[in-house]
Amino acid sequence: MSRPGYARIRDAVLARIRAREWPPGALIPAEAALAAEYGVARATVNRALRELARSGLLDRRRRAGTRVALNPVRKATLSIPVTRLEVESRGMAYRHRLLERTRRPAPAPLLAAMQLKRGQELLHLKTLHLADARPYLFEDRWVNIAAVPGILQAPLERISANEWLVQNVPMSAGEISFQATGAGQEAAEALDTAPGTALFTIDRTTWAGTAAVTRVRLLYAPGYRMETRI
Amino acid sequence: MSRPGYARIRDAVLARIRAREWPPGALIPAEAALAAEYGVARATVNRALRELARSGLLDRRRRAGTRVALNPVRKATLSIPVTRLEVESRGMAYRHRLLERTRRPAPAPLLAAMQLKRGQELLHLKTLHLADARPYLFEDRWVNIAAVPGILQAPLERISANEWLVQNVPMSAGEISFQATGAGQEAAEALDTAPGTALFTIDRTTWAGTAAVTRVRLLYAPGYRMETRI
DNA sequence: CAGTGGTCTAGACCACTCG
DNA sequence: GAGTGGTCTAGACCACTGA
Repeated sequence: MSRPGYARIRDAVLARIRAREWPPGALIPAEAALAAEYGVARATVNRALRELARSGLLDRRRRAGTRVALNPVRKATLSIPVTRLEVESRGMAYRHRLLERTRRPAPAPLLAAMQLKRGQELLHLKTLHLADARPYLFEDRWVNIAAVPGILQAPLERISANEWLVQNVPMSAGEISFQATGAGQEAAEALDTAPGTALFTIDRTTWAGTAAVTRVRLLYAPGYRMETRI
Repeated sequence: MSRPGYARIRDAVLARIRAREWPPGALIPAEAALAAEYGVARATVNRALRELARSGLLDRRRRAGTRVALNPVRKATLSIPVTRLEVESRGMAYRHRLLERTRRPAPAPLLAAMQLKRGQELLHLKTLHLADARPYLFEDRWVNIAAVPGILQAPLERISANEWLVQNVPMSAGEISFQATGAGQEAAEALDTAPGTALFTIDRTTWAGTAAVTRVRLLYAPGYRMETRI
């Protein structure tokens, strides 16, 4: 029932901002003043304000103090789980089918995108993920063999490349983008839909140092929604 | 140049996980042990591990200790700025056009979705956002007048409802979902594209207490990408 | 019940930057 | 120069939970 003290301070400050006691752009009291007011240590106030600043509601600068953000940027945190767990958490049975597994030199368009040397070998994988035996996600992936040689021994019929990489190259940095695309011929067939159907699409490139580990395009079956709370 | 101590500890732990000194599922040393090893206070280690846990790489439980996550969940943080600033930050000129502004009782489908009483009045707004005079985003929004009566006086031709609400109802809680939809007749016309074109779509409901403040559907022009780093 | 993480405190020094 | 937030410390108590 009882919440931590920093949460109490955080919510109290949030309430005062919502009540416009401190309107957008206003300077709020210094940490020391708030600590005295609420009868807590300055570190507790610091943690509360740090969380509000991270969520975009406050702008903090040394010496300049803490201001209510003029244009609060909403930050949504998306959890991107392994596809198998995502499917299973929706109460459906997961399977996947490895449609293609080819070892080949990097094609020209990927050289720049993945910062590869000419002729560097990649593993090209096409995987269909199924939920309750129905198409859920079509995955087109390139893996840099030099960066993760272990991928060649991975039993990709049993564990998807998605899952294998997450477990073997954890928390690497990368870029991710979301968009809507019309289904091409191949994706339409794999996902059992008509060409041109709107598909939710994720492109992701994952890096280890200066060369990319993997680049993948995920095409979700029609009706897929990615949800979160803000 | 010099990074904070907690960042040093955090990166050191991350490196040891990547090096598989602590493989997925392994128990890592207790905070006190790491504090002694690195010669810092326990609070510093706590902050480092807390950040890694929040990013999904560690599972922490009292008494049970800290384990390397078996299935690290990638968390992507999306910044969702006000549309005007998003457009301007891409170096384009922003304008918006209010296409419709109607005050009417809540239609049936919204009663449940927004937790409204029968007959409650909403403001229905349709807005086209333009970047360099080209369609950028078509917005279909419902605003709960009872929750934000000020919206009736807002100069929505000058400041978009999007921006007005962010500045006047900051940091409210809400749900947000992303999907791909095919353009309907109205959206296709507004966005100057063909019906059926794949559109990146955001649905958002924002709450203040038990009743919704606003519910909006955003349809982005073809080619829109939402990007972030993970 | 004992060991872990969760939180808090009082105090300190430092980095930054506004006036 | 001075006031702010950023960080760190040493110590403490507590809540939770596995053995």
